[in-house]
Amino acid sequence: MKALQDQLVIYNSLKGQKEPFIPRTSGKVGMYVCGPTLYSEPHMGNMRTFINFDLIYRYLLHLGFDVKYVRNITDAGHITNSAGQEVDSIGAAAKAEQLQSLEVVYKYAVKFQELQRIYNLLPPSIEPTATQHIQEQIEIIEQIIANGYAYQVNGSVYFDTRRYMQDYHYGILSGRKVDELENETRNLNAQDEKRFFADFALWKKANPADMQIWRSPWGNGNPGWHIECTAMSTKYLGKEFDIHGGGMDLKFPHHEDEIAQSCGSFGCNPARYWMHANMLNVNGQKMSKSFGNYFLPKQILDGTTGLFDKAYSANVVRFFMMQAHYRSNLDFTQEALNAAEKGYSRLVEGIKTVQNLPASTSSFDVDSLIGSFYGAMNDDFNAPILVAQLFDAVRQINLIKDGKAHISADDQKKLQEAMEVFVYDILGLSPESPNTENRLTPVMDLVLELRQQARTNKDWTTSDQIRDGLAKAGIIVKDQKDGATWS
RNA sequence: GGUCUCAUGGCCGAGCGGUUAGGCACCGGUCUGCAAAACCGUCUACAGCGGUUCGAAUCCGCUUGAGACCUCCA
Repeated sequence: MKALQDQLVIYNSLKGQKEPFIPRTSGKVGMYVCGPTLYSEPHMGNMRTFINFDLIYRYLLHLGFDVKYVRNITDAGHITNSAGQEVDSIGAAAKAEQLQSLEVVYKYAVKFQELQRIYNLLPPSIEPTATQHIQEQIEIIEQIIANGYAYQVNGSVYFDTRRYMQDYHYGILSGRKVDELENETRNLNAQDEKRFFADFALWKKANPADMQIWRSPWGNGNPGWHIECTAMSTKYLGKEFDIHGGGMDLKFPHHEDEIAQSCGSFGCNPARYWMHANMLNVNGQKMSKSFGNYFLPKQILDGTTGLFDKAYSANVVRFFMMQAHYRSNLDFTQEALNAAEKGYSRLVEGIKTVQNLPASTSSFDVDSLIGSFYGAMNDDFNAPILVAQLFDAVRQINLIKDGKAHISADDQKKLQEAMEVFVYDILGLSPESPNTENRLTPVMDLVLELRQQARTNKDWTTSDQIRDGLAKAGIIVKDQKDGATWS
C-alpha cells in the first residue's frame, strides 16, 4: 500500500494545481473539514460536500493511511452580514422555533447524524463543536493580539488586516487583492469599529438579545465566525496538518481568514493541502437556502422534493454524485437521476454475476483493469473515471457469462474482491436491498409457480392475467432463463 | 461594478496536445409464446470566430452565454 500511497496526487487549491501528496508524517494524515452550521437541516447541496469528503476519507483509509479526520459542528451562530451587522443565525432560528439555541443545535445535530447513516458516511474521528472550545478560541485571539495582528474596540476584537499584510500574504488562497477589494466591496457602511474595511471580527461584544454569551478578557461576547475552525483544527491536529477541506463557497473569506489567523498566531499556514468541493446545482444554479432552490436529503428519499416525480434511494443519489468529480459542478436533474438508478443497478448486478463465473483462462488483463481503478482514484480522487472503469469490468463480466470472454479462477477472485472493495468500501455504496416484506415472499413464490404452470400449459391468458394483475399492484415480473423473479 | 471559473453528442458527465471515457435515452440484435427485464452492439460531440502547432475539445486572443465569489452559505 505504501507504493500506492506514493502515487496519490491531490489538487491543491492553495497552488491551483495537482501535486503529489506527501503527508507531514509518512503514513499518517490529519484532515480537517468545515462541517455544517446547525441552524437548520442540512440540504442536499450541503450533503454533497460531506459525501465527497467521505469518499476522500475512505480512499485514504483504503490506501492504508492512518487518518485523523476532524469535522466540526458550528453551534455558535455569530456571523456578519453584508451590512456588517452581526446576525445570530442560530439564535434567530431558536426564536423562530421558540427553542433555546443549543436546543436548536441538538435537534439538527440528531438529524444530521441520521443523514450520515442514511447516506453511508463514515463517522469522522471527532466532531468537535464551537461552543465546547470557547476557551481555546480566546487563547488564540490573545496570541494574535500579542503578535500585533489584532486590536480591540468597545469589547470587540478585530483582525488587523493591514498590519498582517506587512508580514504575510492576505489573499494567498483566494487570490484576492485587498486594494482591489476595497473599491469592489458593495457595502461599506456599518463598519465604524473597524480600522480597515477588510478587518474581520475575532470576538464580538455581546448584544443583549443574544441567546448565547461567553465571558472573555474583553468582556461578554461571542467568537467570530472564522476563529472556531482555527481553534479546533489546532487542538486536534496541531498547528500544521495535511489537508483542510470544505465547500468551494468557504474559500473566501472563511478559509482565507483561517490562514490569516493561523499565521497571525502561530506563524504558519495550517494546512499544506487545501481542498474545495464544488457545489450542487439545480437548474444550473447553486443550491442554497437563500435562493430557495434547495431540498432536503430526506425529501429525495420520499419523493417529496417537488422537482422529481419519483423517489430515489440514498445509494442512487450517492452513486449519482460519484459520477461527477468533486471539483466539478453537478446538475441535479430527473433524467440524470434515472440514468444513475439504472446504471447503479447494472453495476450491482455485475458484482453479483462475477461471483459465479466459469473458470478458464483470462481473455483480458485483469491486473491492468484493477490497476486502472487505482489510477483513477490516485489522480485527485477521480471517481467518475473509476466508475467508467468499473463499467468496463461489468461489460467483461457479462461477456464471460455469455461465453464470449473468459477468466481464470485466480483472476475471478481478484476482480470480485476489487469490485466489492471499490464499490462498497471506497465509493461507499451498498447492495440495494429488495426491501420487501418477508410475508410477501412465500405468496409471490406461490403466484409465480402458478403462473409458470400456466405457461408450461401454454395457457397465455392466465399467465398474462397474473402478470398484468401484479403490474397493477406495482410488482414487476421478470422472466429469466432460469425462472421468473419479481420486484 | 470587480475578481475568478466554466461552456462537451437528446440528458448527466470524464477529458489537461495525437488512442471511440462512462452511464442513461434512442436505434439494431440476442433471449422470449408475446411483452417486460437482462445482455451485446451502434450512435465519434466538444458555444462562435481567429491564431499557435505536423496535429487542438485540450494552448493563446476576441465574441457570445452561464455560474461562483466579493454578504451567511457545503
